[in-house]
Amino acid sequence: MVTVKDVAKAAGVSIATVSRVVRDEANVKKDTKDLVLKVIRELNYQPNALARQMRQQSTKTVIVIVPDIGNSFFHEILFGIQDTATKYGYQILIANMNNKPDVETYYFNALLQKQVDGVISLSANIAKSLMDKVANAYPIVVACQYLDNSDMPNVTIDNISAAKRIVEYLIEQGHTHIAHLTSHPTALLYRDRFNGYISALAEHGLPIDLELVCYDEPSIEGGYRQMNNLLELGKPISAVFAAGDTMAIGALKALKNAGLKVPDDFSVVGFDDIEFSSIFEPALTTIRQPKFLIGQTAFEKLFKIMNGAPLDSLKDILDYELVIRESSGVNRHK
Amino acid sequence: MVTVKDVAKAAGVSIATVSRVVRDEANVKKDTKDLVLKVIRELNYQPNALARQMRQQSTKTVIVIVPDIGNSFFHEILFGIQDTATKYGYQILIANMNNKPDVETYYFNALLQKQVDGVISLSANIAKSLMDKVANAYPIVVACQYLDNSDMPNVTIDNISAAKRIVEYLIEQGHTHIAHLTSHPTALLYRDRFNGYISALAEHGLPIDLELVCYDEPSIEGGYRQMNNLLELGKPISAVFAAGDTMAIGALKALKNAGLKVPDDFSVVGFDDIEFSSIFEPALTTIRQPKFLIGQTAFEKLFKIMNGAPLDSLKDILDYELVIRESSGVNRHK
DNA sequence: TTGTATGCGTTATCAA
DNA sequence: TTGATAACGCATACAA
Repeated sequence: MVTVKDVAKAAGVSIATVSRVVRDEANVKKDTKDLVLKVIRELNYQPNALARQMRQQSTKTVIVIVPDIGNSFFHEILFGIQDTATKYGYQILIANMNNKPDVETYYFNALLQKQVDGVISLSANIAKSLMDKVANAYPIVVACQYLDNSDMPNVTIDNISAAKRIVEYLIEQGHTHIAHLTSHPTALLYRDRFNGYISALAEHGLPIDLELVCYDEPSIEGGYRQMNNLLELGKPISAVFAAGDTMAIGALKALKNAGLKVPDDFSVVGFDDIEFSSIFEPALTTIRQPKFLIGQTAFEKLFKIMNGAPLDSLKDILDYELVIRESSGVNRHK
Repeated sequence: MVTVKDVAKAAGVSIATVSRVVRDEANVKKDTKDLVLKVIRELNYQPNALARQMRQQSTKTVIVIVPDIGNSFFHEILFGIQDTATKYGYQILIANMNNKPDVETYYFNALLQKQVDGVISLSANIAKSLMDKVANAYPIVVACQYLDNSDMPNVTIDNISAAKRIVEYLIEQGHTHIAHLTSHPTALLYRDRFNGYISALAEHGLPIDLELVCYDEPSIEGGYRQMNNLLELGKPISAVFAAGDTMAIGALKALKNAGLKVPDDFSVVGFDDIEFSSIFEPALTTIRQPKFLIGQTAFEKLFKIMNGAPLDSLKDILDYELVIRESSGVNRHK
């Protein structure tokens, strides 16, 4: 391995001078600089990033904890983060937890061990105690997810309001018996969407039937299973609001399987606007989260924290959008 | 930041002893060990991974260059890599190139700068000169993709044979006029699949019409566009072989749009077996690459190279599988 | 079983 | 404008 020492010797200068040239510092004579650059090229010298990082106590690297990289919802967020990080000369390290909390803990240690300068977590499943320990001492931003009573920097949309909005849209279409497919109520995220659902019904004087609220894994299979359960209830439902697009697609499959036509017989709406949702047939009506922007905002926020700059606000609430496609329509069975 | 020094002072031992305890080395008295561990807990000491890596000249980290993290084809491969890497105590750093070659170059530098111990590239778009430079001096494995005349360690399936197999399946179903949707012929991958297509036709004495071979981006849009072009040709085609599942799904959409029924009027087959292919309706007939196994094998191979162990073979050719679903069937229009 | 001392490759301080 | 040298935090050869 060729080091500053080798370059210095070959160029007949000190290692300090080599270092200055490498870092493109001022105060170095043109001739010297040219000579050193020539030698660097000749020897094919590459600065050892590890040594530099160790000396500077900074890696210019940020770890992004992704709950499940197989979920396309996270891709665009990742793009947004990466886009902004690159702009500031940072690398991102993608840590895929594969939905296992212990893995998350493992990656948090990378931070404690100074391998990264900051963390963006797209998950909030981690033990609260560890989270607090980390948050107090290290730069961290939580995006998409969030915890109860937490004062951690955060970037999300207003899930309550968005859920309420899309359920109100169904109500506007004449639906009065609307079911809700959702997931682990331990996640505040799902409780918020549930609350939005409830308050939309309540404000429009519609009856609330908790038997129409079904819980399962946030997956196609989960949505499929619960939609079938719903159908077996034999109640006069005409629409369903799924708290995630994957569950909504599962519901769509169950309905097709049962011989029901969407949106003629039944309306289905989701949440998130993942890539599949516009490709699947029928294309899904859903709430679009500004994923790229969430990523950008999260990095910008983290960057400020890492550099000790003041934050305009601890929590950023971004705008969502109701995207109406083919899976929903007016209730024709009133 | 608390370091070995702090721990040593607090425990009244030398830093060497602390280091021994941290690394769980033998030759340290039980009492001393317990004491040191107690102090470590009390001070909440975390070894600085950067310093350790620098000292050992090894990061226990492998970079995986992914052409496009938004393409679900790569997820399972990533899982396979991660699974095996974790088993050996390695971290993986996912570098998303976003289909930009310059980004790939950028990440290769991480290797040259000793930030990672090895590279798994799922892409082969990089400049051949850089690739060679890297391959000669550093541990690297290329998976899924490959270059002409290259003697780099490699893990793939036999694309020629797989393409031939799925086209032969179409021929068995009575199809005689089979089109081919493919992408950039600069990629050896696509040329191989094209060759498989040609040789299946040739061996069964079927006419070869190069007008039925269409090139476009390997995306849903690309498949959609080219399927429409094909339809406009007005030729008696009854089946199409797309060199990738995304293009196949685009073709499916174009056919539906044209009022054609799949598989009654038309058969469509793809390649790769991405997640969406089994969810889309009609579910896609395709070639399944053993993605998880490719990932595992690639890491195992890299691990051997990193440790100077001999390789059983330079190139591993894994088995593929023909997966028959709903998008293909017998030719009823003969 | 433990401690001392050196070096990993770089950056940065200070002096020249 | 340049050079000598001291850190950064750890692992390890060698000595005790």
